[in-house]
Amino acid sequence: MKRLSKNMEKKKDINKFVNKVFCEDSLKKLKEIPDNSVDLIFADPPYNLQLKNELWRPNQTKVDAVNDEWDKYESFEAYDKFCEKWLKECQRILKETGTIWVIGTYHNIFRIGKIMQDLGFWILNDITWVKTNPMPNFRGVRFTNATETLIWAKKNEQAKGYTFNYQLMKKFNNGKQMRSDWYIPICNGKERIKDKEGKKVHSTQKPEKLLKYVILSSSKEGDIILDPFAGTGTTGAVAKKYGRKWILIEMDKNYCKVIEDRLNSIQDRQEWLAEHQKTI
Amino acid sequence: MKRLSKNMEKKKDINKFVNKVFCEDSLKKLKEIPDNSVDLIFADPPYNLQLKNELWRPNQTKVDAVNDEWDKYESFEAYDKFCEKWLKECQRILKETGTIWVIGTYHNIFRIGKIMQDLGFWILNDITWVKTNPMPNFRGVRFTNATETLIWAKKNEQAKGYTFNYQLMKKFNNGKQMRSDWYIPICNGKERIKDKEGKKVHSTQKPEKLLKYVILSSSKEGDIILDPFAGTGTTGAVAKKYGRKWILIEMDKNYCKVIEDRLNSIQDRQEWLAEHQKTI
DNA sequence: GTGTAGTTTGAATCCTACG
DNA sequence: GCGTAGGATTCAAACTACA
Repeated sequence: MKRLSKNMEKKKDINKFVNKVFCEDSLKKLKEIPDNSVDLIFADPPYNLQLKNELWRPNQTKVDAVNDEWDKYESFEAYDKFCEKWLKECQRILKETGTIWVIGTYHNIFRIGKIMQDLGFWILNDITWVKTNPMPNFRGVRFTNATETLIWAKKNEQAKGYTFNYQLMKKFNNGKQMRSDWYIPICNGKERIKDKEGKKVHSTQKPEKLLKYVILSSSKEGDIILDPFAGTGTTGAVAKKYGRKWILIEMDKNYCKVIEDRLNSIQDRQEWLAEHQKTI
Repeated sequence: MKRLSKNMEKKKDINKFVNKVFCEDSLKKLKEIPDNSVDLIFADPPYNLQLKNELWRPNQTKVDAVNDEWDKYESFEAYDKFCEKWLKECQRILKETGTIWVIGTYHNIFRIGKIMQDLGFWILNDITWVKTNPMPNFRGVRFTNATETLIWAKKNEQAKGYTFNYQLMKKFNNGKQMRSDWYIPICNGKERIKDKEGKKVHSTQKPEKLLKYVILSSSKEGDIILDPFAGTGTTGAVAKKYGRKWILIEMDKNYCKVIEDRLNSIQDRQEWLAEHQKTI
């Protein structure tokens, strides 16, 4: 029997991961994914300081005083290392024609952008998600924090052939070129996933419209989209709705259960199209 | 004769710098300024754009790109070192009650933000300057680059008593809490300073409205405002108009001449108030 | 002076395929 | 690797010219 070609092996390999949710450590799982195999990555990395004990501290020692300067620097350093690792894996698995999106706030986005540039990612845009309904600053000591930042980048400076659906985005913007400021409400109402007690499941669930813009602007139907910090699975949900394939990684078991239910409730794009055609 | 108190000495010292334009190397001059002596810093450092090719508009005309010597750095590393140095000095000379603003685009702002955090600056907000009339993306390969980012930070996490004129900013925003997204046109028209041939003097002159928001939100009348990369002196001009003191540093002699003329043409706040009262 | 049409320009990491 | 030809590509605001 003939040996499979390298290309076939790789193709087979990535297909093992496609349209699945992996309830595992993000970095560990990313390392299993073959080189140059995914078309789009959307990453909403954690920056909660509570995680620094378990996840980011390299020497496993206890971090005590939050106010301690040394500890703060050390925790920045640990966070940087963590981000460098997962971003490096993302760069490795990204196709030459692929692009990556990373979202964050001023707490972490500057560090992430700097690391991405240092790794050789080539920034295409920084997008400002302008929240139409942000939480006000109750004490009146700062400006209302009304934005989050997304960095859109290609694999490296030389990489050619990335997808940008210019005309489609133009349509979304009343026939005018889409700008880097996006006006989108925070996720609320029916879209916001709640548990039995009516409490929100995830503290920072991203609105589907945000992912719609991300996915429709920078991927084609059939493309493989990876989310290493899937949360409640908005990336997967929007990918499925628009006929993209998905690979979701999420460490938290509760979130993973939510993702499975959410994805199951979404009709496959092909079925939807078929049904839609019938009703015409 | 009695020796002047330390406080008096310092006060005398900083007064040597006040309401002056220094045509010198920024870092060198910053080092001469005493510790804890300025109330507000606005910095518009070189962006390190790294433009490589010419850009042509669809109508076959060439874009007049930023091609100034002062924007060229050999590497990210060289740029980082430069920024670390001037930011460190800024932190030293800032009062405990003072704050700093730094503006940039995705080319440099992530590196700057990361360095600021590492130095111990405490970020209060990231402000998005949304340009109402940005240059479009001519090739249709990216989103219109419609924003710049400002980082607003205090000296360190523990620093207390910074100025934030909440009620005034609220007035500017139709009675609602001012948000972190500011809608301001690019500097153009009469405000844009041109030379005898009608060519723009500075490639990146900032609009006065931007500085108005910065200065009125985070300083009091009589405060000392420093700009280490003064350019055409917008910071000084707005400071003078609103009764603040200024310290401007700008290496380029041509720019310095422009600044002197510009500041001389602006009436002193006290005179303006007196005259205004007379005419009532 | 007024209104309208045409021109200019702005911190930009701005293409792709084929020989 | 490089050079070249082909082909797709722009928004808002200020300014100028002219009726």
